[in-house]
Amino acid sequence: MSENPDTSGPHLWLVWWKAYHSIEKYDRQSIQKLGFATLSDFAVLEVLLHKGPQPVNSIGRRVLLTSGSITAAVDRAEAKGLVERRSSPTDRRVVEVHLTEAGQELIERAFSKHAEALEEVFAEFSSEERDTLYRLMKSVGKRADDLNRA
Amino acid sequence: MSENPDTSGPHLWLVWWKAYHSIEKYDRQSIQKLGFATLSDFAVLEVLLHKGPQPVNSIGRRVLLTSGSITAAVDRAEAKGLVERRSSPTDRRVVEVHLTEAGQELIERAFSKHAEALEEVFAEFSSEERDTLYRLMKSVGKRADDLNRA
DNA sequence: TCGATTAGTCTTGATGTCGAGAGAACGCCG
DNA sequence: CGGCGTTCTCTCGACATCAAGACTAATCGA
Repeated sequence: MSENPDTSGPHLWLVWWKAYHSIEKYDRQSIQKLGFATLSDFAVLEVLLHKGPQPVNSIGRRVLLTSGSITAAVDRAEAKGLVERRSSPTDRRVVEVHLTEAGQELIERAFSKHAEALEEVFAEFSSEERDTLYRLMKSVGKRADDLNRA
Repeated sequence: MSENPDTSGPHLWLVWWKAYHSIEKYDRQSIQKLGFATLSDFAVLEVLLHKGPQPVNSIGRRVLLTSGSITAAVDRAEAKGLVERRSSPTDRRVVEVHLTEAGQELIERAFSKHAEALEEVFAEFSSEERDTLYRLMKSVGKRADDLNRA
């Protein structure tokens, strides 16, 4: 048993990747139990809940989906009566996506349950550990963004 | 400016998710520069390089793809002459996927370049920080796996 | 004011992956 | 030795996403 694990770039990324997928699986299951077919459908509603009515592209940037995908997701949500499209009063090119009352109610309840589930994942960590993890991940994320821009 | 960031479960997961996608984008670009169409194609060859010849399902478990996806990826690699299928001598159900010499040479060179690229992402971290990040991520991953099994 | 550029949305076609199921082979147990 | 559940691969249909292009509207410069 070596005390020092392999912390090379590729291996750190592997661990990151593996844990990510484990959490994501848990995440997806939690969301499906709440009645959503796909992660994107939940994500769109959540953005609308926390950030207010948004144009299509703006939602897409936040959840890392293209406008085409958002169009489809909004179509699905609209078919269920959870959101509605309203053309912006100030810019007629943009379509603002609004939560309906039903949608608002649904996503509020779902998000709170989902938040509890996610809390479970990190439940064993002290607040120091949370802070450290947060700081390190944030830093790596920024670094990767910089590299992507370069 | 608060000194303590929001380290709730949902927010930690959000940071994890965002940084993951930043790295993944960088990862994908690096791999595409090396001439691979998709991440899966690279991943399959990499598994074969580091773990030796493998049956289809075994590859799939390692890279988190279903057997159907691996079949397709192996088809692509086989068409390029990078791998070949050999039926197992001991179990006639299984098809062992082997690297060809061309494939071996290609993935060795590609992996080493790719490893350098990934090293860049974590280049700013001290070895203590690497260890910490490694330990925390590993722990969360295990926790999520446990929750998935439960 | 007019023309060109930019921004925003939607449509369409392609693609990689998944999920379920079929078919073959294995191995255990009675 | 014979049956039965299991394991393995592949096929096929469905699907969410993406990428590129079309179309409309706004903006900015001349």
